[in-house]
This record gives sequence, structure tokens and C-alpha cells, in this order.
Amino acid sequence: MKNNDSLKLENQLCFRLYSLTKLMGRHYSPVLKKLGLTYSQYLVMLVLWENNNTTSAISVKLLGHKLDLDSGTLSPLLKRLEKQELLCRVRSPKDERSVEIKLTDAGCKLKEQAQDIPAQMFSVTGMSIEELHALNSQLDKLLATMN
Amino acid sequence: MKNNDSLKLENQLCFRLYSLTKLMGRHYSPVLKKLGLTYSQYLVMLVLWENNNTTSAISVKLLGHKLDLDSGTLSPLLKRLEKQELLCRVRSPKDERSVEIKLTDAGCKLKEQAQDIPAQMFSVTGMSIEELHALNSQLDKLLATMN
DNA sequence: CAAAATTAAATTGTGCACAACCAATACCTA
DNA sequence: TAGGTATTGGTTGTGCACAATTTAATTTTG
Repeated sequence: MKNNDSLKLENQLCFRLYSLTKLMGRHYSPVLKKLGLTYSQYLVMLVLWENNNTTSAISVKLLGHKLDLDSGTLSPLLKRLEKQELLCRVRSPKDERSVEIKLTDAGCKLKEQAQDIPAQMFSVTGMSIEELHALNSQLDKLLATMN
Repeated sequence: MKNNDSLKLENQLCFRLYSLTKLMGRHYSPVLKKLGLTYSQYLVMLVLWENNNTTSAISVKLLGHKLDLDSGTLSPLLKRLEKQELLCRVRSPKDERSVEIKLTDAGCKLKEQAQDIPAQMFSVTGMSIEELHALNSQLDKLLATMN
């Protein structure tokens, strides 16, 4: 690559990721709207759905760790989900600083409606399972390096 | 993949893209802070730097098309850059609805300070040039399919 | 045990993304 | 040329991301 091309938009990996993330969001949002969720709220629900079987409650701290989000982002988001009665926030008796998140029955039940979202979104990518796995592991490697 | 794993966070391509975009932003922001730019402002400047040689001005419309951003996002962003005197916004004499963006001398000069950002960011990825190109073209394919 | 350090959340402020809606202008066509 | 239509940009409102600060509780240490 020529030196004076390095600042060109078309050569930027970051711009591809940025565009693709937005594009992804545009495919998700109409689907998630039916469940009354935004994309970030959906991610939170994924963690809760996954977790609810084993540990019945998860702290905001741990949730933030799993999603790589801080409390400034999660606090208002969780309050909105609480208002929708999908989850409840209870201060931990063990450590009063910590807030534990627990799915309500409605929140638990919403999982059923979300079951076919992954397949639906996968079809939008036009990729094969093999290509998806290959891309996933490339991105995992990149995530690990950059962290 | 088992059916009930499809909703697991770790299996989501979208979550990897989402995380990687945020992570990318965290690597960029301290570097861009020295230039007084946010990441999105940097993208706008990339387009302007690239364009300034040939066409001296670019409309908000075209800028939005290149960056895949709408005027609701660009308008306030461009006003902030105008306040920093990196560019000026002039209503087109040909079409009064259209606003043309033009770099100031300061805006043009800022390019020099940005020259080594791409190389710096490339080194953070830990990839070889070949790997970068391969990933870029995979993402381009995905962008094309999903658009 | 009390002071200091650490930790968890909430709060505040800035900027971004986008949908929905509005006003102004340009263009087209009957 | 008058009226409809499309386009451009702005405005408003919601939600996300994150830095910086504050508050409160726990843990560590002298």
C-alpha cells in the first residue's frame, strides 16, 4: 500500500467493523422491536436466559464483565427492562453495594419468542456454517490480541 | 450446534462485531484525543482529507452516503467540527437546500498529525498485512451481502 | 478496633446513531 | 404555470457508550 493511501477510508479495517456493526443493528432492530427490545437489551437478555438455569441471579458487575459494558450503560438499561417487568433488581443481602438481576416469569418466557432470531440473522449473512465458524474464530483471535 | 445453544452469547457473530467495534474505539480514542477528534469525527475528516485534492467541497448528502450516516447524525457533528474551525459549512448557491463542507487550512493541516495513526492501529491488531487484507475482503463480502 | 484503601453502583455530562416528523426547495408534469 | 412529488437538511426524542465523579459498603491494615 502506498504511504499516502493509508488514511483512505477504504483501507480501514475499523471502518468495516464500524459499518458492519451498524448494518447488523439495522437487521436486528425490526426483529427485536416485536419483542420490545433494543439490541443492547437483547444482549443482556441473552446472558440472563443463558444464566438463569444454573445461577438464578447475576450481579450487575458480572453482567457488565460478560458484555464489556460499564454500570453507566447498564444501570439505566436494566431499569428500563425492569419497568417492562422482564427482570427485577434486588440489592444483594451479602454485599449491599451489589445489585442482583433476576428474570421474571415474563422475562423467562420471552426466550421462546427469541428462539428463531439467530437462525433468521444467520440467513441474512449469506454464509455457510463453516464460513461463520472461520470468521468467528478470526474475530476471537483479534479480540484476544487487542484486549 | 445444538438447538438450545443458538441463543448463547458466545455463538453470536453480531456480539463479536459489537465487542470488537467498541474495543477498536477504545484504542482509537486516546490517540484521537491528541487531535481533538472523536472516532466519528475522524471518519469524517478521513473523507474530507481524501476528497479535498480533487473536489474542493462535498455535500452533507454525499458525506453521509460515503459514511453511511444520516443528516441527523452528521449535522451536529459537523457543527462541532466547524466550531473547532476544522471545516466550514456553506449553503450551496446552486441548491439552497444543500450544505457544502470544505476544509479550512487548519483542517487540512491536521492531516499531517494523523499520518501515522493507521500504522499505529495496525500494529495493535497483531496481524500480518496478508491477514489484514484477507479479513478486509471477507468483511467486504459480508457488507455487500447484507446491504 | 479505627483509619485507609478498595470496590460497587449510581450519577452526570458529552457525543453518537437513528427514527419520526417538519420546512424549504427543486423538479416534473398535466 | 400551478400543483404534486421527491429531495435536502433540520428538529426532537430515545437509547447507547463511556469518562469522571460521588456515595456507600466492604476489606485491609496499622
